[in-house]
Amino acid sequence: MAIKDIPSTYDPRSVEDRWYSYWEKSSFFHTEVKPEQEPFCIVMPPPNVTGQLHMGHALDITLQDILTRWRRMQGYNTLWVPGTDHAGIATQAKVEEQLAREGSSRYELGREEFLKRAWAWKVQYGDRITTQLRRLGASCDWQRERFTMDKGCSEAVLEVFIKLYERGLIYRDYYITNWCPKCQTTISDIEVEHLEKPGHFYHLKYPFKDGEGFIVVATTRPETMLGDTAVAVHPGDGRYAGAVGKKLVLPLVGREVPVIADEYVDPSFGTGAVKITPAHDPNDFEVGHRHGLPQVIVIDKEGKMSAEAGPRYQGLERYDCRKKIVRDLEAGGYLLKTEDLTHGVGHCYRCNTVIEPMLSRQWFVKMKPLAEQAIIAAKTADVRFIPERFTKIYLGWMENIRDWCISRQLWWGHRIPVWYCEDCDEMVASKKPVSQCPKCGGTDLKQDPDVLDTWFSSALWPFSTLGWPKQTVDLAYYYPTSVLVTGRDIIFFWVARMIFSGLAFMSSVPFREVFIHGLVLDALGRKMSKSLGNGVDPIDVIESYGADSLRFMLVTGNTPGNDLRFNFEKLEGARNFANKLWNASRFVLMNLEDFEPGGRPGQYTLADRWIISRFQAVAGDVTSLLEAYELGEAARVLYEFIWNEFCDWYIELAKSRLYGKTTPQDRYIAQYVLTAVLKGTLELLHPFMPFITEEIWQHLPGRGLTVMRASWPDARKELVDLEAEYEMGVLMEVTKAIRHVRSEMNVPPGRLVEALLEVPLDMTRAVLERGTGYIQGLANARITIFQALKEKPEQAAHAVTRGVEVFVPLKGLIDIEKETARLQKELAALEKDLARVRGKLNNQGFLGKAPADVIEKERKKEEEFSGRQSAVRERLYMLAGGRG
RNA sequence: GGGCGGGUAGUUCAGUGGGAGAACGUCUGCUUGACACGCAGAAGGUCGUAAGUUCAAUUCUUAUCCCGCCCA
Repeated sequence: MAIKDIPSTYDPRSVEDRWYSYWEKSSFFHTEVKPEQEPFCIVMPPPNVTGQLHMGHALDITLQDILTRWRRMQGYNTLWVPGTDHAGIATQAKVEEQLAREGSSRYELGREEFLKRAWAWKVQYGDRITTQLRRLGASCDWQRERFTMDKGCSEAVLEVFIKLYERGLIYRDYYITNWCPKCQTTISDIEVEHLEKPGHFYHLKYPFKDGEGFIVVATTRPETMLGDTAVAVHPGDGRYAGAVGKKLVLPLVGREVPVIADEYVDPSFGTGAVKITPAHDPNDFEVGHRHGLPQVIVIDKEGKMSAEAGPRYQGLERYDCRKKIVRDLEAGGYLLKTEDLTHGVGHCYRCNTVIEPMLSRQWFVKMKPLAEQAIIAAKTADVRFIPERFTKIYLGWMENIRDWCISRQLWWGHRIPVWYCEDCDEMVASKKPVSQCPKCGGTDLKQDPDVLDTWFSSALWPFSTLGWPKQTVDLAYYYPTSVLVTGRDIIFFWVARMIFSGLAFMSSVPFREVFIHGLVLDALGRKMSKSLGNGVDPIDVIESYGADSLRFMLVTGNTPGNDLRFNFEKLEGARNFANKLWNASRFVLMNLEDFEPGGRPGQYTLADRWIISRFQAVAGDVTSLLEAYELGEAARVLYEFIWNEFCDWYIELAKSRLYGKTTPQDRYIAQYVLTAVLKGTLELLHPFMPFITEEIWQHLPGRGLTVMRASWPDARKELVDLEAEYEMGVLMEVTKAIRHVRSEMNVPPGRLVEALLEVPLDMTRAVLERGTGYIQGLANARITIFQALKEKPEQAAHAVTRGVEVFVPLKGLIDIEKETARLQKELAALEKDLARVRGKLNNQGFLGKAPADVIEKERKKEEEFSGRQSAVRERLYMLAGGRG
């Protein structure tokens, strides 16, 4: 592209797809085991295969891509394994919706046909999410893409199930679990969301069987009384001491139930007497177990009342039944009172339906033995959470862990590899279909109809994707992986389960570090959700602002583990930054026509030494910030360097050397430094904004195949030049001071002004004499330097900084009153600063205990402030009519 | 009820035991040969409240209020 054709506004659309396909076609994301090289490996949290990208993914992927691109440039053998998750409940629900629209259902289709449909669905939508990941710029190794239900992952699931079964860590039992009447499956405890909902607290009268009197129980779910099998009180509760052991008659039902004593009851809550429904409440289930109570199931899988509920209620939907029960109780004189009560109600995290705790036979993983090692791993920092506070959250959960219900009443997923003999009830766990009962020899065997929790297969992801259960070279080389990057919302679901699975099957944690990020909220700080309709589609954003802008926006102004708000102002800021970089590069390229990159450039100017030195600091800072996972800070450092130093000062100073009258050597040096610093900066920025950096980098001299394989710029100590930084600091301050008075005095930008600088110190004066040209160019001023001004100009604006007094004579433009007011304000500020500094320096405690360098710093401040103070005072005196 | 996070400029957020920062917004002035998605300048904050530790606290400790999240 000819230079003049570079548009002055960066257009990401014409750039991004082109580079991504170039990278992918060139296999730049792909890597192989190289034993002599140090590995860096991340496994991607697999998005739902039939889902689409949301902002949470965009953040997650961006963070991983930054780490991946950075480590790759640093020379690690870097592997980022992508993949997708079969997402049992979500995918099945979608396929069922489709069937419903066709007037069919999975039952009508049958299991086999249904699975065919589900696979077809997966094929149809499976590449949508991966296409979207590509648009974000994810530099993962697509040649190793995996799916939780592919052959290898399924093999891993079988292996793990059988092993755990053999070790006695998987069992089948009747237990109370969380049933979702909409999804028609059990879900695990952590898949239940507890939401505070307004409800009622019904006080019910349960009469004694013999004799007079009654006990009052309070409940929020009166319909469950149909399944009550006891009333419990606290053993130490004097109010009910005589009642324990007696029988009550269940209203409306007529069943006799005992009064029992159990520690579980909180005597201070409600009436201190609790109705016990073992089949429909987890706590009651435990109580029932302790007391050998019968379990009466009164609600069925549809959420309707069962036959056990009695003919009057059978078939009623649970909430309709509640209304009817309340009416009936009231009519019978059993309802004493109704209070309003806000209480936590369990909801299905997938479909938001109210969960029905229900007794059923399910498969469980025995967690205690597995959790032990997982606890030790975190306590010994074998696996380290970033930020550290998430260790506590993880440990709190692991230490109070309950057995994991892993069976799901779904068809889409890994089917439980257990066969039951129809003849003798024998149960066989096997990787292969079982056709003959090993116990009785019978041939009538049926496989368990249920599938495993989706998280059962995700728990194996870090090693199943690397080839396990085969002992592959990938596994030996890349496992344990380097870091896991994921949202804080799935620490329990996924992170914890990967850790104990890794320890159980690989004898090692699956990753050394866990980098946790927060959630992406909307502009008002609310969670993005379908029901609120406040979600922002990352693909829409990419189309109008570009992936680089989206990535940059997601990563800046955010700290590890904290939530971040999405708003378009921030996005515009990121786009403007991309455009700024684009135009700075455009400027450089426009001036390179005659540039033949060659040998050492010769003598650097002060500005050259300064920007080169600053670049070393930036390279060092960005690297150490990335090492500390402070990605937002690293991005900020680059932003400020590019905008406030490279563009605002260095490019401005370079202009005269490129356009103006200068020697060819000087022009060459300016070109050389511009390209070198720009190139290095692009390399540092590449992990954050991969597309624009590649686009520009490819136009620069000395480019290679791709910036993504360029070597990471290291901070070179020998190029740090503190003297140049100091000198530039002085020149910049004086320039700013002149600009300030110009602006205050309303001098038109085009008008050249005089500036007289009084600089008593020889050293500082030398700096200014060398840098006169810089100031003149940048402040549009003609500079004269004096050691001591014999006569200070009266009609002049005044400023003082860094031991330099600046006078800008402006005959006729000076409003003495205005100038006096301005200086007085400055004086007041200086006096305040001085008072604070002197307060410290007069404090014996400070002098005695503060470190020497701090005291020295305060002394320096005192010197600077008092110098400026007397200069301003003197100036004020003069303006008031005194002579200088 | 327990735990965690947050409360800093008008807004959104960084940051720090020793002179309060950015972006956006606001105000002033600019068609300055890269960029108006820009340039130059400016205004704006008792760093939630109260105690404590310290020579020194916005930063550390404790209490407290408000907001959010997680768990029970």
